[in-house]
Amino acid sequence: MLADDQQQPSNDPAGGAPRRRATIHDVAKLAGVSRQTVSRAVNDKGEIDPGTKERVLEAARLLDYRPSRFARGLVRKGTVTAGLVIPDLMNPFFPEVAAGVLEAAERRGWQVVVWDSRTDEAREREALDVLSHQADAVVGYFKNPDDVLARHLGGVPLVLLERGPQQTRFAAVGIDAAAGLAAGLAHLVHAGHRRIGMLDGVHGPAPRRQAFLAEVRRHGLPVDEGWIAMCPEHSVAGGEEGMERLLDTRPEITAVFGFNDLIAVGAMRAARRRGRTVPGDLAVLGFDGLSLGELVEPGLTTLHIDKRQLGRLAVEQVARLRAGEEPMSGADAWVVPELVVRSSA
Amino acid sequence: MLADDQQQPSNDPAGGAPRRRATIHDVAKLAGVSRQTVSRAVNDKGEIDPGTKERVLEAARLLDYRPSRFARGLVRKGTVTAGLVIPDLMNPFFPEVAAGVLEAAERRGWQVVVWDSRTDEAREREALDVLSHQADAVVGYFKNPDDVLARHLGGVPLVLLERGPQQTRFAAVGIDAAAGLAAGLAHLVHAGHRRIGMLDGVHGPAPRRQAFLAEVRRHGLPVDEGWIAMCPEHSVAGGEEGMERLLDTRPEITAVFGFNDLIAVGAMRAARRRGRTVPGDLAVLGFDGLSLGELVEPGLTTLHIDKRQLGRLAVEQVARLRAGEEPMSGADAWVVPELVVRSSA
DNA sequence: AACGCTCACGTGAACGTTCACGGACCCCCG
DNA sequence: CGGGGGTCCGTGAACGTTCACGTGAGCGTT
Repeated sequence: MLADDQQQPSNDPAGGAPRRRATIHDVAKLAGVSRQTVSRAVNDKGEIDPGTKERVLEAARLLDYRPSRFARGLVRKGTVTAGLVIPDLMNPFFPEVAAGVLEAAERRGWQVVVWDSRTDEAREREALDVLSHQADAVVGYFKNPDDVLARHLGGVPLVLLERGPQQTRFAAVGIDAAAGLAAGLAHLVHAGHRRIGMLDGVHGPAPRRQAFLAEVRRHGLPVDEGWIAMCPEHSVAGGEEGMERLLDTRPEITAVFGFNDLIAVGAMRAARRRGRTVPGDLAVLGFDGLSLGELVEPGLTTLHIDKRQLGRLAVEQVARLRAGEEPMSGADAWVVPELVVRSSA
Repeated sequence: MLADDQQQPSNDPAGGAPRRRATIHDVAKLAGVSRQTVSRAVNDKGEIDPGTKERVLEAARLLDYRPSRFARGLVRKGTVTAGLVIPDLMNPFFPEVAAGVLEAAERRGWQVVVWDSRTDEAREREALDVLSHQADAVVGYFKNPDDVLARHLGGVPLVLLERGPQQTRFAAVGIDAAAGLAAGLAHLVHAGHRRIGMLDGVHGPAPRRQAFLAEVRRHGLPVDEGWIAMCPEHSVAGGEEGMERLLDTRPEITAVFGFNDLIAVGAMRAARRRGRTVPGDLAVLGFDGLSLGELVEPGLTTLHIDKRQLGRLAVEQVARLRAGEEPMSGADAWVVPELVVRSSA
């Protein structure tokens, strides 16, 4: 029984054939039964004599037989595979989103194949080229514009993460940056800050920057391009580097909003290295709510978002698309950040 | 061209049939050509008139046709899918291993379906039940014993992460805990510590505990079960909680080794909360080398391991298994930790 | 005019399963 | 002895592609 033939790489006892995978036919022949009986044995359905079943199973083991998932999938419908494209696994934000996707997918009996695009547009396209053939739907983060995505998608449904619905013709789930920054800026302003900079992470009029600018103006604070430094890196190092520049161009700032928590942490470190205390000389506000934020000194005040929920929502969007329903839009597809006040601001 | 029919959920213009997916036949019929011509068009091979190609593509678009990956996989060999089972996506350690797996898999043209077992043995088995049908090989972390794994594996090759080769009959890649702890303990002893505790993460004689005990004894230091506290949680909170207990039972310790960096960080926090300074009153040594360790205050001295490399190695093991070669063993399949000295010890 | 070549396209077969049948056999009961 | 019912097993067909051919039209060459 339960032979310890595991991991023995070689079947092929005669040392002959060039190693073709055994099929159900081979097993049937060896066991002296029909395909159907083999099928009954390996899928243990009823209608089979325990004796023959054992014989068949033994034969299968001997030949190292494993049913072809393709042949099986062809006749049995219902195996759903979703593709997930993640830009940066080193940023703790994304694994948590992925966890939400995985959780929701598993609950539906779907499987998820994951691609790491490393925020590279070419790699995004490669991922899509593969997934468009192998997946029934794709969800992920993409920098490529809609039409490029569509071209590499070949008709598979796509759910965009992080983009507001109005900015894309695809289904999407996103973050209500406006609501988040309203709360965040209110907090800073209430604490007396009037010269607030930003460490942005993406070029152009992206939601977080837009929301930041809107809130800054709403409070009547001074602002122009000089108050915003770019951090292409989206990491602690990137944040440090951006903060250095920001302190050079606008040394008068008393508070800074980071595109994400990693950048915000970097900002704190750079500021302290330049002799500024946090939050005394400089208040720092993050965005994401990584658990890292409460480990760091001082604790990072941040706009916490429910990343797992984001992932779950994305899967639900996929489900709607597949069912032919209208995808959620507006508030239903948005997760709103919650201000978590710690020591940094 | 490039119609903006994307994301339009409905084909089925007559409002009739109960939504069967269009096949290559349907497209052929609509375009008035044969299957083969459709195939030529969608895979853009040669031997087709540009005019008919356009007609076929248009028909395909109309019917929302996408080739069945099963039918295709059945006839075209060569699509390899690996399963990856991860215990805890919230621990930054594992995403980094996953990144290595993804990287190596992509380089080989494989795809990876990921499962989150949440360190639950039942969920591990569920993952295997699915992956044994859908994947050509599995790599991952498992708590289940070998025979259980084999039973749920149904013959698919398995590569174990984190287990030393001698402890399993499967192929494996792992960490040379002995070498790591030799360096780590030497560092602590050199700094004058003689009463060293451990915050362990797994029950029983696991490699890290064994290596710890061996080194402690080699240096002639006192030790017994009381010097080791369990942290079932493998998180910062788990480390805090374990440290509390350890300080209760062995208040005389001057240094502590944490099963991983998360636990070690928890230990630092708990110790400081109890009024001990780090590293003054208590030195803390971690294991993993998370980037989080340099963000925390004081910086965590730790045994850094190349997690990406670990993932890459695992994929290479899979490749060997599939090729019928002997898997690597011993040093080739081990990654050895490197002591990174920061402030905590 | 016969030949050959290229181009565009179609035809059976194969890939490896499962599903819906149908048939053989045995046992028991009237 | 005839049937009724159960258990076990086998036989086409179907799933949706691609591959290896085959075919006919068109065109140029000798």
